[in-house]
Amino acid sequence: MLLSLLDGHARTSTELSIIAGVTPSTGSVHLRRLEQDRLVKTHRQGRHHYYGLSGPEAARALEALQVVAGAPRAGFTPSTPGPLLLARTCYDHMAGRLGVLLHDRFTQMQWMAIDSSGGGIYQVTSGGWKMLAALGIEPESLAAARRKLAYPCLDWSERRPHIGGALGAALLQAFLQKRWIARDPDSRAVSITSAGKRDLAKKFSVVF
Amino acid sequence: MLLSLLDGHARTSTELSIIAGVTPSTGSVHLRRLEQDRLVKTHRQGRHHYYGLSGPEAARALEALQVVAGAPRAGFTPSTPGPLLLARTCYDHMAGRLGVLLHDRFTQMQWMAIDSSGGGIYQVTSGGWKMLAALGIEPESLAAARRKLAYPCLDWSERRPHIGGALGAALLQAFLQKRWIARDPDSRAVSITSAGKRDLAKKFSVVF
DNA sequence: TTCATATTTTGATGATAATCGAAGCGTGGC
DNA sequence: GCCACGCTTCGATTATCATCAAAATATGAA
Repeated sequence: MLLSLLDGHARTSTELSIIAGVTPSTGSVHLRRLEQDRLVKTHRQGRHHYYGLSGPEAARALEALQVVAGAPRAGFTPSTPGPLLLARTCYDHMAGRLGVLLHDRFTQMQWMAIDSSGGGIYQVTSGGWKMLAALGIEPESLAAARRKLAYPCLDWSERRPHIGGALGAALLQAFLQKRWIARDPDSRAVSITSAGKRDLAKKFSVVF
Repeated sequence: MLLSLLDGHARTSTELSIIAGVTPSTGSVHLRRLEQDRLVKTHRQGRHHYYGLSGPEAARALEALQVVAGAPRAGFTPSTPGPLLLARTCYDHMAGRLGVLLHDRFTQMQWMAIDSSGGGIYQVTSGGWKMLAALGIEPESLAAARRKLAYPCLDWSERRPHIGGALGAALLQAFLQKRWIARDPDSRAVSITSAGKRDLAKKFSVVF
């Protein structure tokens, strides 16, 4: 249930029960417990009860657990890259190979830099804002969000950080809106469109 | 058991059983399971079996879980700072208020900077090496270790990163050797000596 | 109002896991 | 060679947990 919620979509109690392979009554018990322990938040809309991760801390703990859970035996190289490894969502931003490459490009081009006051957060540079404006992302919209602007979020498959926070979320939305990427309706996987391949290579030197 | 191992010290099976409040036979079963799932590593020395965390991934997952587990209810400010909050060890490096302030100072003074190739690791600058040399830490000794040089490690009490990796471990050793800090034998807590208070203020502008 | 749908609660059952004492197995000391 | 010690394995007991069907609750639709 929790892993399925990592994509940022809230789901109803019955949906999550089906995903977990249990009856709704069983699922309901589990979700109540998860809510008590502040791992999920519920949002009631009519007769539907939507469950979503409580916040980035929960998402981070899950990803950290996946790192230890999925660690291959020593000296064993990983399997063939599936669509999930190429690009997927993590909570509300991009992860996988695409997410990590974007993170690298952003730091390499000095579009963002680690905040000198500590806290492990990134600040966007003036050059970065210029580039973001070209994508239709304005400083105001990011500053309005009551959350960290950007921070490195550890990627469980790449084992390297991708961009989390308000910036990461805005980039995901922008990419979706430009139809560079498309969500898989049934999973966290994200596919890169042909337009996406073309423009990502041009703007970010990211080739797929 | 796992939390007690976060200080980086390996412990014997019976020690861990006592900590957990169970008989050695019960503890042994748990430790075997933890070993199977690659959360702990064992090191056999004669008739003593020492158990320690398997690596930084396990430590990171534990700290991430503590963040969600210990998250106070919304709008509630934390309790009085105990010795653990002031300074403690995390795996094999310093954490708590001291660890976080050091991290801030290192980035602020540009003694280390985020590696532009990505990976969320820090590189030590030439100015940083000069400062480290004054502490008796040489580049060779850090490069020899087969581990990441330095990376931001999330602190569960401060919720901000401190310095992990080979650099973090070397700093802890150097501070201990200079008797700036002293280990509490029974916990992860670390106390700051009067000499430490004086020299830390002088060298790092860190006042306690 | 009445019915259908989504969800939770309750209560009973069965599966699973934790626990401990006793016994077995290495290792070090004498 | 013998014993003491630390640790693990085994077997049996007990507690706990997950699970589901049925009933209850709540919402929306007809």
